[in-house]
Amino acid sequence: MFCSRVWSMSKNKKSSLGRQKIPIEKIPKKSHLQVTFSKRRSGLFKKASELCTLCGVEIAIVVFSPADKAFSFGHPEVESLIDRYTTRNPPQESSAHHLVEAHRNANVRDLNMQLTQVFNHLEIEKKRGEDLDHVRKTRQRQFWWENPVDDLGLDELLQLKLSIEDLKKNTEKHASKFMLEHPTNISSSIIGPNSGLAPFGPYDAFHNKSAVGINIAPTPFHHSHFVTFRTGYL
Amino acid sequence: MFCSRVWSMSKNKKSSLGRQKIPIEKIPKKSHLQVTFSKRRSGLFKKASELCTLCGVEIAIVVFSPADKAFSFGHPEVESLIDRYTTRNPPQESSAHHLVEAHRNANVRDLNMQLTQVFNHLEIEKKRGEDLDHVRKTRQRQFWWENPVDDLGLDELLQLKLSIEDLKKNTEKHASKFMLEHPTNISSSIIGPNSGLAPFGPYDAFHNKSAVGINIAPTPFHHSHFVTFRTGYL
DNA sequence: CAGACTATTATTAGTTA
DNA sequence: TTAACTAATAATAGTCT
Repeated sequence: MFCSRVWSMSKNKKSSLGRQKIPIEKIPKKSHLQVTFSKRRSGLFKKASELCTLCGVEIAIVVFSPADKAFSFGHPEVESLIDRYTTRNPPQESSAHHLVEAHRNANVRDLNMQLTQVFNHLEIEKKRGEDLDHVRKTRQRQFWWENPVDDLGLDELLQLKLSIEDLKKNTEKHASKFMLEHPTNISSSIIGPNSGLAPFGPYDAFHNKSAVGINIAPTPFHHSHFVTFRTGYL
Repeated sequence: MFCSRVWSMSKNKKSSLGRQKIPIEKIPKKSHLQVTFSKRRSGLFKKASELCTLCGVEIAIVVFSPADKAFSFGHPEVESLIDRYTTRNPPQESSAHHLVEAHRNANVRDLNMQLTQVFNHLEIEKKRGEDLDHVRKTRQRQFWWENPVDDLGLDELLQLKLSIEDLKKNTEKHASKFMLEHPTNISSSIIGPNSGLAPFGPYDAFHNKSAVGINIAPTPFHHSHFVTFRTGYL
């Protein structure tokens, strides 16, 4: 110790100037700043821990480094202390926290709006569904004669017969009128006998429960056809 | 200054022993502890502020005194720093805050669940509506002959006429068969002439575009009736 | 209580390794 | 990077106002 000091002295070169006073302002040199940050940060935490032990108090410290990295000291725990602090100081919401809150609330508002809209849409669709259903049911009630003829009662069959007869008459009348108004060769060729119209195909409406009407298969339409008779209430 | 020092010296009584080393352990004497707490607390905050200035970092300190009073240091603000810290360390939620969070999240979850359920319900209703709509449209396409007779073309009218004739025949056949199988006085009274059945009422199907069918008003049913004729594609 | 003082200890800037 | 060293500065225990 003595020797080294003598050696140091003999070289006329102090090994260190020792601690120099520095102004309390931002350190410009990055590497230097980094060192100072490390040293003083640990010093700060040491002071804090000493204070904790000496006075039996609870301390939480959070430091965000220049590189935005978080260092924390906490006795007993940073979280619980922060909790205690924030619950005691609830009104002071600021900046970031406020933004987060606003964002979250916005999300909740969004969800609520979506929910409302979807609910409305649902109501509309439901209404529509009910309407269509109602129409369908009404038709079923109103147009009972749409069911297979087998299902019709005597009264209904009678009614049907009369309707058919009347309709036949009027259809013929209408057809004649139409012919008179549109006298073309095409029409005559179709209307005339053996005009290519096949007779009605086989049908099974009277004995086939599943059929809705009378199945006929006329050739001119290149399709099989249904004919159903309906009588409904006004 | 000189005088005081001399005076002090002259009294042969050092005014102070100067700083004494103390063990880092809880200070037993309360008044003493209180003083140390104040001094060291301010010292800690001073160190923190120096660190802030020197290194351009952000620091938050919260201290709970032995009397559970909160002292805080923050640059720039305690709240925002705490926010930054907690949002970056989300998993460690505790006590009151945790409960609040849980409650809020539960609400959001609830909303989401409701939304999902309502969406599903909507889909179902929509599907149902579309199905019913489709049925309706299909009927319209398939049973074009449900339209007013005026709208039918010549081919269609011809088809209709044939269908009617055929149906009439078969209806009569069926009615006879039914009568033979169910020979009751009621039947005969209804079937016979002047059985109370009024003739078909006036109808306007051939000239009334808005009418869907042929409007007849037979008395036995105490209702007006529709009869429509349909021929559809299979 | 809070400040001032002082003697001492603690911290740390600058350096070296 | 981190650590050790040194000398200077900073903090503070005990004391007094």
